[in-house]
Amino acid sequence: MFGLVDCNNFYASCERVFRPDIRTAPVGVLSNNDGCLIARSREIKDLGIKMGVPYYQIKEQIKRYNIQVFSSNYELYGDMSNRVMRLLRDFVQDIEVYSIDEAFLDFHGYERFNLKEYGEKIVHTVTKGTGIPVSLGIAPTKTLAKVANKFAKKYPGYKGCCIIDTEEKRIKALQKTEVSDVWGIGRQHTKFLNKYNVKNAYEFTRMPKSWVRANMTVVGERMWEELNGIPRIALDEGLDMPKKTMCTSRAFGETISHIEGLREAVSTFAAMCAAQLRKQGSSAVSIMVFIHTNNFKPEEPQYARNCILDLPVPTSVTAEIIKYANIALSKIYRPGFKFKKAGVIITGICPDCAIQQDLFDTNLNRDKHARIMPIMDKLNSGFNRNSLIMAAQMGSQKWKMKQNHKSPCYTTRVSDFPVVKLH
DNA sequence: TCTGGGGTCCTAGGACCC
DNA sequence: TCTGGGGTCCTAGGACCC
Repeated sequence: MFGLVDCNNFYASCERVFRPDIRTAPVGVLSNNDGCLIARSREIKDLGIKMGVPYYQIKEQIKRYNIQVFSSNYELYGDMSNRVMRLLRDFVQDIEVYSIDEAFLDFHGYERFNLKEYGEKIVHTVTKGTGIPVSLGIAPTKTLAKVANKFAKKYPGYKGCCIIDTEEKRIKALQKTEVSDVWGIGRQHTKFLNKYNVKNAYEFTRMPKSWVRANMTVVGERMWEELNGIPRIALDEGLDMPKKTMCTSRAFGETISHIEGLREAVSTFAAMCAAQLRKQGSSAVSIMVFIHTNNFKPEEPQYARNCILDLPVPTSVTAEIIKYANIALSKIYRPGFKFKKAGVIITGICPDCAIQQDLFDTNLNRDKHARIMPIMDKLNSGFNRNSLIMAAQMGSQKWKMKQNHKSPCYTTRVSDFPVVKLH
């Protein structure tokens, strides 16, 4: 059996942990730049306010219902996530951290356990130990565990833990699950399936396997089998799985027209990618830079380009990656536009141990720089993020995000923790 | 005024190998 | 006259996930 633990309204719940005063108030969290609503507490969902709506469109409701809004604080959410995962590891040996707020548990070998009881204990312990309410779904496959989790969340009667362990329960659950709610079925497949009158997950499992395979590739076939109770997706503990691509991009707080401002942003994104590369012991083989204007304003002149460069020799040296990112930027920059967003994508990555050297390499300083990097990373670790940056990253900082409602990093920055006055 | 960010997997087709 | 069979690697684009 597999378990899926999912934190309820994760970001909103994180904001509540250190704010008992808003525990029963509607709480919402905004995307970067305070753009869209990306997390909602139960109360907001009940008001019918949709996921992903632009902030400015709901300002009136925020006032009317006294909704507490926060800018996203990923440092806080990341740390709270670690706490949840750590507690889960006390209950099962094999866990797959699937996302910031989800983890799969492997109950292989727990046949003698009463999994329903054990599951309730997990839910209770994590909720109590972190302040983050969680739900658990248990079933013979990961896809079914996802289904079970939705029921655990929806119906309080399950006490946070729903288990699909009989054929009757499986069929009933699938009949009550819309096909669009199945893990792996997105908008396109939903549209396609609805065309053939496949509305719920059970109907999907009754379609011929060959038809699914022919129309939805092996991915669809895998989901079909998983829903039919045949495990096809193994637990992935994600040990030492280096990333195959990385991206750092942001929409700017203010639009930028001059290349200097873009250089500053692109250099910062490049430096962030470089640090990430070093963290996983990899180097960039090729790099892409993109810039574009605000496509939500079609009345303004639009411009969007990207440029991919192959590096002469793969590297993770910040200065070098910044250099090539800026070369790419110069190739695509055009004056006369108001740029709203830029990004750096490392499109090709290779492990440091497999770098192909260049006989005619002109950068004779790479080794020297490479020795500096660990020192820079060390200085920037822990509480000292950004204590040492490249000069190219400095300037007007016009690109910096709007974050007007950010909460303190309660658990990771001493200086952020509010002083409690005792009377 | 105002609209997020970061990933993975699969397929088809081209180029190439022996 | 006539021209095989079996592979790999790479990339762009699509679909999906949180």
